[in-house]
Amino acid sequence: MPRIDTADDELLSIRAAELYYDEDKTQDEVGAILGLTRWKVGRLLAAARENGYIRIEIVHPRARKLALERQLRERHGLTDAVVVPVAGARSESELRERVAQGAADYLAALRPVPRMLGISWGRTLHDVATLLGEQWAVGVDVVQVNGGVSVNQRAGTAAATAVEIARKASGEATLLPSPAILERVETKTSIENDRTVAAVLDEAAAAAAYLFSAGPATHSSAHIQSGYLTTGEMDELVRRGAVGDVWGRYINAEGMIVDPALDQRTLGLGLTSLQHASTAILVVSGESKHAVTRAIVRNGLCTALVTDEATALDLLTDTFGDDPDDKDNND
Amino acid sequence: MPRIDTADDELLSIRAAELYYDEDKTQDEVGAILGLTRWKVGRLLAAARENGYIRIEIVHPRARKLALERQLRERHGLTDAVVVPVAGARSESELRERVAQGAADYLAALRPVPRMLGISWGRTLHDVATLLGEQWAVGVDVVQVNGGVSVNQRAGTAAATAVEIARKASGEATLLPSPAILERVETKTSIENDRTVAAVLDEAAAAAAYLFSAGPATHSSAHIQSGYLTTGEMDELVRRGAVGDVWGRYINAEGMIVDPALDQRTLGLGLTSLQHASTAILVVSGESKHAVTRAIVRNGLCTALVTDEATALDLLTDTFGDDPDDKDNND
DNA sequence: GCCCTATTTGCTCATATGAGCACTCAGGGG
DNA sequence: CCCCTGAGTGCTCATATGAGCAAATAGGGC
Repeated sequence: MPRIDTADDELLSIRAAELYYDEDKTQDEVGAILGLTRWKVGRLLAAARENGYIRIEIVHPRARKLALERQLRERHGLTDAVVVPVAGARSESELRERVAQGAADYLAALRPVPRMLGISWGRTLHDVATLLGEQWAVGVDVVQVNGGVSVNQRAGTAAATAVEIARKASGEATLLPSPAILERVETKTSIENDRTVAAVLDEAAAAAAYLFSAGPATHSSAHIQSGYLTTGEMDELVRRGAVGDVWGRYINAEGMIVDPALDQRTLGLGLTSLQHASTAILVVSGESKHAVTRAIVRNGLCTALVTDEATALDLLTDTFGDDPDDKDNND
Repeated sequence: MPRIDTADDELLSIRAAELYYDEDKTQDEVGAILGLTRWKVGRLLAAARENGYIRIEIVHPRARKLALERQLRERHGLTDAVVVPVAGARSESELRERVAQGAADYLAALRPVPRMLGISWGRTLHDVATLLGEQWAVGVDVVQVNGGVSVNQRAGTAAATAVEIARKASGEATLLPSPAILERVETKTSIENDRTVAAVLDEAAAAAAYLFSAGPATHSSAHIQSGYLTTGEMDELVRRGAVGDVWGRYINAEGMIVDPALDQRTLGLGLTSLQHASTAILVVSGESKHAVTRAIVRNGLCTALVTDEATALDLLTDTFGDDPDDKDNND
């Protein structure tokens, strides 16, 4: 192969990088090949890295994007963030599993270990329950914070999620025996005031930590599939600015309840519990949930976030949501 | 951020890699964070690399794929190969320019410098001419090896290519004043025997090196655009096994002339000149030319290849084209 | 033409890293 | 029950690398 002897340092730095990184040569050897001293080679390589020509990627489903995590913590005031890569994920569900795995790892490593964990339900949380290791903790009790699915074939999933998380931590699961959304406010109020239900809600309100996901305001919402909402009602919610739901409560981009009447018929803890929680872990993945994630994170409805790279980037790229005089975002 | 303390070494190696490669920590620091000795960290990183979890990529339009180049040389007996990355190329023409740049760099670095360079014509070679630096060599004469385009608005491109390459090397350009394909054999023979034309062909046959591209056997061929062939004739060539043309001569996958009668009407050097050349540099890019490239490379019609990553991979992935008892192809 | 300055180059030295080796320890067979 | 084996661990030492500094060099103003 003919030697390349260009005066151009940039090109030379690429040639050096090829030999150093791709061919595993030492800087000395690279120097011998290109006719340079080994110090010059070192400087060329430094320049190549400086210019961003060298990309090092960790390809593993359980890899994390620490730089994005740091930016999320700094720019959105989060206590913790876990960001998993999208590269190589072939489907939405594969991505969801990666995120769920990240959440399971995070939960198992969470200190102090919460005595009581409040959880919602959904496919994401169900995955988290499945992926949690046996004995991920010892003596963690679990309580549901909102009404469960009970109308269609997915009935039981909500309960199973809570039970499995508790079982794997040798703790007790407390279920909330109620629909998610009632047809009439009166029904909701009377259930809420029922002694057993009220006791569960009291327990939930006292939880040391919350683990929850969010739903999109689209026709694929679990609330529509479960029959709690019609597609028409969903369209109306969207028209009024809804971006998604948290604990069954539909919010707009400002994190405010979109439809107070509907919210009155929704059973479970209110969002103020989330706002005041010392540990509120949001687990969310997929493009359809970018908007609702933004609403949650930007309005302080979570203290920790477990998500995918694309969602993290979405949170970081929009400018108008941050303080204009915020810190610079280059790491 | 909570510490992760898994027994699983694989996961641990990913955590270590994140801190070492993404966060620029030393192995010592990584060890302190993960609660490991620095030797353990070194071993975990080695394992991560071993397992292919660390991908290092050089992102630059002029970067080269040395590993692929080596495999091409070894498996196809080439003297030289230049492979440029496709990553980041947004169009066929951008890719063609990258390859042309690679060819220009290669040509400028070629030793010994050929006294006489035989060239064909086409968009790719025109790009090479444009991208060659002024004074890329001194005293290199250029000669056309096959009849030029002269029918449509691209008239003059072929001549311009030769002239520019020669000018930038302070050499003379010798043009072949003739159409590429004649209607009747008799016309072709008489032109060929014309004193001036014969002299050019003699010069071309004596060239120290050839620089050429190839065309696909499709309706987008330059021969159709220039009016030398009709789409019907092309379809017939394809039916008879044509994969593309070299110097205006259509060949099949075995590198044989598809239509001897047509070939008789094609003016310029024959492919035997290419076969016996000590330096024959093929410059080719794009998916439409994979088949013809394969035919050329597998049948010894070039000694050096300048191409893109995708074409190189195409040449390397088909199994039945190589000696079954060839060397192993892991690098 | 000369000198002054800014940049580049070659070096010394401290540090980071990988190879190789001795040691430990768990588990299984005699 | 004890020894034996083999994986895994911690270490020593040689090598590779980056920081910092002095010498050289280029370029520009006077």
